[in-house]
Amino acid sequence: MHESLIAVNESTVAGMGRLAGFFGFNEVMGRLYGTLLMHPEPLSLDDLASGLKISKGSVSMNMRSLERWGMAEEVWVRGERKKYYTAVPDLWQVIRNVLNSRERREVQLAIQVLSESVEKLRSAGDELTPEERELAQFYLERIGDLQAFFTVAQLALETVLGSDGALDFDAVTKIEIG
Amino acid sequence: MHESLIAVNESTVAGMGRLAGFFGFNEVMGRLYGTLLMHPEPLSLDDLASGLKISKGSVSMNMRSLERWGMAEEVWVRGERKKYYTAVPDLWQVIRNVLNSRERREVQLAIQVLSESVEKLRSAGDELTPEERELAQFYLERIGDLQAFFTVAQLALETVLGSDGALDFDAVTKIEIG
DNA sequence: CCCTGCGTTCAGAACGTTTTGAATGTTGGG
DNA sequence: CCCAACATTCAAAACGTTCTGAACGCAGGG
Repeated sequence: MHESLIAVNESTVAGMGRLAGFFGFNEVMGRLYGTLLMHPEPLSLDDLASGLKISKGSVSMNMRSLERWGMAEEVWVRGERKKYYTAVPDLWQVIRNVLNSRERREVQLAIQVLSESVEKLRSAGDELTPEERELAQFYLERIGDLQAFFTVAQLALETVLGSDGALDFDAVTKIEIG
Repeated sequence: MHESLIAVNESTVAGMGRLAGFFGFNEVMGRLYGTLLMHPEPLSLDDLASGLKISKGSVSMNMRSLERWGMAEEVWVRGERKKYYTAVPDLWQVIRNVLNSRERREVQLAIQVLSESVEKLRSAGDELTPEERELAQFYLERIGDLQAFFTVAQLALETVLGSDGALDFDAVTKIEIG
């Protein structure tokens, strides 16, 4: 095989590994994805293991993760008993999956916890000494800032997630920070 | 101290730890930031170490990270030899710092590598066998997708970074994915 | 049935990261 | 100068995560 093809393949596979790491996934997952992405035909677990020089066990576990995240799909090859996989090539779709099922919850949880904090501080008002009341006031200001932050983050997330197919950035840019 | 104040403080400190982890930082960094954020007066290294029950060494190193990232600032307290720190409370500013000096480079590098790949494949054209040429074509398609992806990511990043003070989401939403 | 080829699981090893605490600066007061 | 009070550094230990490879399970063919 021509060296340019090899070089391009390798840098893409490595790059997908980095990207996976950035999103908090195992880098091997990214390399598997990259390998599939840069291969016109589906690949078997053994192909992947030997191609990336990693153990069969690791390939098996990481491919199941890739499947669960909608980043790879099983493909049936007639007359073959092996499992074959292809990459889902639409990176935006993949990232929307991830944002939707992971970051979304995180942001919602944060917003909920902050609201509960505000509620706690409000309802504790009577029982507080003057110094404590002052601190509570300070807490409320800081928490207000955090609420503003997470609310914008949530709005941005929903906007990206709401766009199906092509991302409509007109919607994103309408968000304003109070 | 009233339990509500303690509970709110703890959940905020823990939450900032999570957030730090999400952005690929040490969670202790986030907890230090949260502790400072929820304290009206500056705190010394010893205060932080005893408050979070971690070693002085860890506090020292993590506080320097926080300083480098513009998340905390040293404060001079008259008549004191200790170092005192406060949190920079504008989370958007902090995150803009991070995006600007970290993610920005990553995206630019990715885009550069992809361009180089395209160049390699183009200039190798003559030397390729028919099969290799077909594979090169396939590579070019996939790389085109990746380029589109990273270009949108770059545009989105620049938009967020371009906003100073309040994030202008009108700009963000003008981005379109081809 | 048993055998073979394949996928999955999991305990232990390998690895990278973070924490600790003792040693080592550094600074200012006396 | 020397001492005390602090900050910093760094090697070793602790810890969490990932990888491996052997054991196991399962299915289809002979």
